[in-house]
Amino acid sequence: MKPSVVMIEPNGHFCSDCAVRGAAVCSSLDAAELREFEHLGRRVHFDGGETVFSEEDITTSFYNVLEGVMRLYKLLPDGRRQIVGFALPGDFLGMNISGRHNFSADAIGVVTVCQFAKAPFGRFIEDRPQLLKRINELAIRELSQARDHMVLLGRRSADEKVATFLLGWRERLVALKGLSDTVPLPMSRQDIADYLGLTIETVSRTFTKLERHGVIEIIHGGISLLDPARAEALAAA
Amino acid sequence: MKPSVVMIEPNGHFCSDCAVRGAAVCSSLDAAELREFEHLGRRVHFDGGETVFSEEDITTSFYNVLEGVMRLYKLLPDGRRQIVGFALPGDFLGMNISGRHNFSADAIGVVTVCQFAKAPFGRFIEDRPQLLKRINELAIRELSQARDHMVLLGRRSADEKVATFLLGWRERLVALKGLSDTVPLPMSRQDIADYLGLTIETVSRTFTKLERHGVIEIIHGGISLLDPARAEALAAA
DNA sequence: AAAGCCAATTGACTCAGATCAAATTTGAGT
DNA sequence: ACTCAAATTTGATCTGAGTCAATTGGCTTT
Repeated sequence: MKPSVVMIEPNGHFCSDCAVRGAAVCSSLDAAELREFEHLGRRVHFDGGETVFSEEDITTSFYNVLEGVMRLYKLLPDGRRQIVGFALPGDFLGMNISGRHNFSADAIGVVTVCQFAKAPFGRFIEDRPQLLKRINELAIRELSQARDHMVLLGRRSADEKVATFLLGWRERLVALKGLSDTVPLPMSRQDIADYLGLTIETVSRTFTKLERHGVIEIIHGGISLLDPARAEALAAA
Repeated sequence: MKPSVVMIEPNGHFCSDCAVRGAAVCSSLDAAELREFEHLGRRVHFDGGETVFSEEDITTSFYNVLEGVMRLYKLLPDGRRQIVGFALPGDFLGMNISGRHNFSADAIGVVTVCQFAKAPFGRFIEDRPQLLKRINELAIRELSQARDHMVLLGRRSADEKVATFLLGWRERLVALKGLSDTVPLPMSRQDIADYLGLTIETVSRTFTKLERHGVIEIIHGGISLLDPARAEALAAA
């Protein structure tokens, strides 16, 4: 949204003490490779609402999310928006065939990424099939998630969509931060609506309904999952 | 659907005279590699309606479509179906992380595939980063298409969905067989509905409406695109 | 603490697309 | 050509989610 004011940490970044080391692309590299890799990426910070890249932009960098949440979305000419995913720490962004990012990415709250210039990264990958394999794995995993989301968008009711989203989001946070029934939702209701192919009003009403039925409690900045079993039942339908 | 009666050509297959050579995964291999590759795959035929693999199946093979059209779909427990894509010659199927196909694949009409057992294919790929790179490209291209389809499913009207589908399908056939305003539609109306997140009735009505407005003509086994420009306008909206 | 602002909720009403129900067309088998 | 089953089209009606319009609630600013 607003002009990107980016702070670049001049040098104080080390893969060895990186939060996502092990989960991200770099998990495929050994200690020696990692030391070389370190020089390719630089940590960059974004504030909430800032756009990291836009769909029509020529791809000049790849990004490894280290911290925070991003919304990934596409816009129709008339302004309708579809959020195609939320990126969390460990996610790798920027791979494409066309030479352009085919979706836009905004920071939701403060975000730190590890940014790689395209050309050097491409050269580095050239003689490291392990890294390519890792990137391929990430792409295939995302493809599978994308297909699941198509099912949700095309064939599920509003109630099912919201329940499925809450469970899926919780699942991702569990994998990242461990189990908790308190589920922070850093994205807005509008973001959730645009992710689920609904309107903001329908999302709000569905949240209220789930709360009335004792499935969730709406808390500040998120929800508390009171009855996971019932939520699962709603999601499966 | 019906039990799979599969005919395996004992030996008469050569990559060098393969229809999709150049477009498919094998385009990344040189002549020598191709000769070795030849022994890994075997051509298998399926009749219309036969299931090539199911979503819950453990993946034991990869498939390279040589001829015909397949529907790729996921089912909800209650039987609702979402078609996540149609596979055409040159498409490569079976890559996944979970060890299972995460969607099912049926032949629509007669289909020929080049089938590779998972383990030997995996071994072959191991020392051929070019092939891995090619597979990665295909995955990334599919991911981009999947995101486009999410936009369609989540944010487009029935009219836009149908117009977008017809143009996109034509585009794929053009790339495969050259330009023509006659667009064969081997899949049923139900397939189209399940691909677009609509009902069969809505698809049928929309076809009729497009014909009334002179945008298309409904012909046997397909449509004729009378007014591509108007179709584009409807699709963009 | 009052004012202003934006996000979220709630309510009333509408409508695009679903559902239910026949026709009608198509195709395969005899 | 004739029969039966399946696919498609068409019509009538219904409804889940959208639209439009206030309110409410939380923050920030003054």
